[in-house]
Amino acid sequence: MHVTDDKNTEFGALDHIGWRLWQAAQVWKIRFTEGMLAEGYGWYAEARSSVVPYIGPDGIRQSELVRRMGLTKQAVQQLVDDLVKAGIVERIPDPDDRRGKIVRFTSAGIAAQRDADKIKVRIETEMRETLGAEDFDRLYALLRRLIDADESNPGPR
Amino acid sequence: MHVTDDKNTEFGALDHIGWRLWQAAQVWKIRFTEGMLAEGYGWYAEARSSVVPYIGPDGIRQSELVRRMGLTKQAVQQLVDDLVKAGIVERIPDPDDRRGKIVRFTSAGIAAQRDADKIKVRIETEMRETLGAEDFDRLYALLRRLIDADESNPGPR
DNA sequence: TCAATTCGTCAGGCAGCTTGACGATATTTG
DNA sequence: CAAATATCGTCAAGCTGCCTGACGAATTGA
Repeated sequence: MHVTDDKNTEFGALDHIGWRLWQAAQVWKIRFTEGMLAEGYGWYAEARSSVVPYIGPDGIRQSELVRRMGLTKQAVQQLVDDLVKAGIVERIPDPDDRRGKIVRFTSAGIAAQRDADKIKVRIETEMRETLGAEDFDRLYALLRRLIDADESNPGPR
Repeated sequence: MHVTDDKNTEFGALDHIGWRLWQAAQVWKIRFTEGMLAEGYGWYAEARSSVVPYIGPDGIRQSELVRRMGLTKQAVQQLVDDLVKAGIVERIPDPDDRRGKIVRFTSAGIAAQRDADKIKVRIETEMRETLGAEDFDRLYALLRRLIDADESNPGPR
């Protein structure tokens, strides 16, 4: 599928830039999940973990989560419900808007987040060794350019 | 999260190699889906489309699909069922093994595949223009290296 | 030859989203 | 200021995409 390939006419070839991007993303994801599992964070393999990266140190309004994650408010509701049950986050009233709730980490959640960050750094270090520092930085920058060049991306729902 | 960043200590930072890989893969996927939609292949947005890339011009054994896709045979069964209903593929008996079925494209499926390939080439061309030919080839090669360096990846179920 | 394995199929279940409807609060408008 | 409208979170129900379990038919191995 690669336009510079000889086999450009090959039927439904399973190698092209999209496939490689997807596979590389999978490699990262699998390693991260394994890492979290090894640290005893089994829940991180499940859907509710998708909320976690969006919660900063000061917490986040639930409606803001909805906007950034691109899910319905009901889906976010359920994900946050699960995290609350698991003791990772808690909902507190928004002092500025009595309709709203702020979702923020519990102390257990903060600990999990720190461990997650360590694993991310470890994976990045491994990949940096695999490619060499120079090539890793190239890859990192090229991905950014590809993402930024996309018009449809930057606007959350 | 990028280990060379100044803000390496930032809490749960939402930018690291895994995030960029995922985002870039998303950019590709969204463009491809939009492209197929514009060509009238709405069904390609659904799960059953995940089977399609694995079906070559000669068809493929259903059990082989199971191995390569990493899903259960029941899941593959359902996906193929949907494609059969949609008239994209058909199941014919495997002449070499009377237990088996070969999944192959109908003429409608072949047409869809050709159109899909055109869109893939178009997206790749766009990305090549975005990055410049040289950098695109670098990215393409770097992704390959990252994927191949992964041990857990190459073995299908 | 007959036990174990593989292949496709039918049935049922669960997770992760969806749409719909609703009370409580905020915001906009006449 | 009052009333209409929009937003926020919640409850309920449904759909899709995968899963596990069980089975008959065909193949393979001892």
